[in-house]
Amino acid sequence: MSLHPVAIQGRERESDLSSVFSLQPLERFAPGQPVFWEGDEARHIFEVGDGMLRALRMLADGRRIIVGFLRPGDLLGVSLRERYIYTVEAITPVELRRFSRWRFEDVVARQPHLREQLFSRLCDEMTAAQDQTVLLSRRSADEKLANFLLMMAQDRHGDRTPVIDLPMARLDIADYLGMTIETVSRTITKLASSGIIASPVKRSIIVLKMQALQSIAEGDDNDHWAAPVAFR
Amino acid sequence: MSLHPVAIQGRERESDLSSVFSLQPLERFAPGQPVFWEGDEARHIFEVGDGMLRALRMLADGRRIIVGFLRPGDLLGVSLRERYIYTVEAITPVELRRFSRWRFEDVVARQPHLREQLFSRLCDEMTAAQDQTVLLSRRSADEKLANFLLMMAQDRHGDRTPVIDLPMARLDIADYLGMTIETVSRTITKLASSGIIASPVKRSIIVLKMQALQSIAEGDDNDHWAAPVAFR
DNA sequence: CGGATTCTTGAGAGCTGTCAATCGTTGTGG
DNA sequence: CCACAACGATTGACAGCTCTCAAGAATCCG
Repeated sequence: MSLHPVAIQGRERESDLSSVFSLQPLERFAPGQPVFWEGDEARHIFEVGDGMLRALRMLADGRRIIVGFLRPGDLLGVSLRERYIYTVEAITPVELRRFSRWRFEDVVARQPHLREQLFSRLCDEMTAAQDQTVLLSRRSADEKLANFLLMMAQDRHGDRTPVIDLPMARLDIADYLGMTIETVSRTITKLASSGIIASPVKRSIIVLKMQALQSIAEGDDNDHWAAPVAFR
Repeated sequence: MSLHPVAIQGRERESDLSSVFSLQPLERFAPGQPVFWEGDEARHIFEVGDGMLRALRMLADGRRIIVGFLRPGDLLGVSLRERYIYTVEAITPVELRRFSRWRFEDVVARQPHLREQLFSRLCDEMTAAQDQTVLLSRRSADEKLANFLLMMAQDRHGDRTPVIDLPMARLDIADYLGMTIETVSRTITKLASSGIIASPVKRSIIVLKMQALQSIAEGDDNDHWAAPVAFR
């Protein structure tokens, strides 16, 4: 007579979603390499161990829309349907663990707390999708980019670091924000020459004036641009 | 020894998510009336019985972003979190059925097929959110509006009627597509004077050339605008 | 080192936003 | 029933932002 299923279920018991994947072999993907394609039969779920990936959809005429960037701890293919609804490609070298979808569903179905976690993940993904909608809607290039930088500045605990890792190309940022690479480039230059950010190293950015960046992100198109490039 | 839980669970058994709501009293909302606000504690789930509603989020500076329109059969508040992530307001007179969230979760937890349905609904909502992202991203006013009309032309079985009911105001359309009411108005006028659509009655539109509308929706900025207003 | 790729910068055009006036509908009160 | 106010929709003129096209700079990689 056990009140604690953990005691009798043995290996069935998993403390959280991540541990479901923990025994799976590590798979490596090189930059640019696809993990799966939009429209593929959704046979597997993946957990990102290391690296960064992009999720994207293509329009008929070839326009590319990036619907999200994936980081360690994120799950790929959670929105379980017959087929994947977007393509996922590695940006940096990536390490993934794979789990077959039917086994995953089986494991999750047996364990209420895993169901809850999965449900919660799906809600997160929903919220993220909606946040991107809000980000794209009626906002200037300045606002979009500021919001993007703030988003990338968040580590996985939600804390904000001033040092931002930007492994993706300008084209990825552009296709995520719904603008052109030229405008992305110009906007970054503008932020840098205003002293709000600095980019000492390629593919990395440091936020010098977080407050100003937040103001821009929220659409306060007032000052903040006031040049701290003084004495020149 | 029953292989058919339905036989022994009695009233616990529900054939689908809708039937969970079917015994709840009908609540009516007048146009403009809010059902709940973004940030409210998420105490209830709703099913739309009749009418149309808008789901919206507000930015700090007052800009309004409509993240979706809701029609009969849709559920409100499926993305169960502590608090509602958007405000929902009636556009037309609306009839809803309400279910308390904790009872809903209880009922759903007991019945695997309801869990599946709920999960599926959430996936749908996720997909819809992402579709809106795609809709907003790097597309012209013409494309956006054509896509919007095609979306509203879909009935609940996914079939396409040429007669489109548009109970929402221009401002709602504009805030959904990320444009201004002026541009929405101009674009509709342009479509009408090209003979692609007609608007015999206020708040209703008829698609005269579905093929042309689809071409515009996909970004074929070629012809299609060629005036069939011939003989003038 | 040289070619390829990515990023930056510039000039000009086009689309959409802004501001403003007019039109049409709805609803209210005399 | 009509006049008028209030509101939403349409249309116009103009400006500004972002896109397009193009060239040059920087970086990557063999």
